[in-house]
Amino acid sequence: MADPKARLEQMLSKLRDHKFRITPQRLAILKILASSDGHPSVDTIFEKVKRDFPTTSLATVYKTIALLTELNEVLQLGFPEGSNRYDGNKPYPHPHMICMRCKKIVDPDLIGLEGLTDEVSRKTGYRILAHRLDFFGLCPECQKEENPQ
Amino acid sequence: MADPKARLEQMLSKLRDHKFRITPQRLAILKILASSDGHPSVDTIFEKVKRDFPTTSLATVYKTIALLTELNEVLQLGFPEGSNRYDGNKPYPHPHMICMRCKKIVDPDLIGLEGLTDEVSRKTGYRILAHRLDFFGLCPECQKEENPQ
DNA sequence: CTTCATGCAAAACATTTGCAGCTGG
DNA sequence: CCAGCTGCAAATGTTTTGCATGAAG
Repeated sequence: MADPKARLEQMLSKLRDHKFRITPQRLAILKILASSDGHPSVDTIFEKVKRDFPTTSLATVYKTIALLTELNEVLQLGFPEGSNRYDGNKPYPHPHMICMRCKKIVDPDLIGLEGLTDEVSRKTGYRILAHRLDFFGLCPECQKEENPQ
Repeated sequence: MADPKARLEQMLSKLRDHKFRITPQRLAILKILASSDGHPSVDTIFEKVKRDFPTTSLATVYKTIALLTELNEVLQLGFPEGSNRYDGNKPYPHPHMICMRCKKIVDPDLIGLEGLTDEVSRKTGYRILAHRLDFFGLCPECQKEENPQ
């Protein structure tokens, strides 16, 4: 994970640059996004914010995340079976490894992805602006659980 | 697109093998999925089914698609901003090119994706069972529209 | 002060479910 | 026949929205 303090400062600057207000609720949400590793869901964020700032409403969490996504400071990961997850550390496209059993999401370092983007652009004539790459499988821990003996 | 008749027969066999009934509604839905190129949404499918079989309900469309997804005869593509899209022709993971302007989805032929899967598996220790790769951008037609002069 | 953000409750969606009645095999 | 399917309507779960109140700058 990148340095959480630096990420937080980055996000705050972006808000200030665009003349958005820094409210205590927003600050609490930014802190969580800047320092969370696990691609949290809105609910996870909501629960954590309430510890810092108990009166925060779900709607505010949604609004803040939408704002940050708009400003390219948060990456939104949607899934068909349930709620979105958010990445406040690397707000740009990158691959994910998703464990189908424990739902853990980690970021692998992958070379060779850029080559793919070039290839697809060349072959289809599309101008590529973003991508999404997810691998679904079983993490090492869950592989042991699946085959105990 | 693969031969729609062959795809339809394949889907029907799968249903028969698992002792599911072939109802007129299911048949109509299967036909649409087997012969559609454009990764239709449930609503698109629903509208088309109603032309063949006007009394069909949305719930039945959903149930049938869920069944086919379960049987690995349809690939479900979820998106954060709106409804899912479905691919009845290639019911296995493959990359998509999605035009952000006209929403068209095409399937590029891509070499070098398998290498990526091996790489990520080796580096993370995950056992990879599926993946999802989408490229977002502008198709050649929409690039012209965006920059008219 | 003024404008923007918050918090609540209601609305908006896509999707799922419960169930009575229908029908494919 | 009768287990499984359909169609309806109601429920679900997530996200968005309208609006009165409150607070940041």
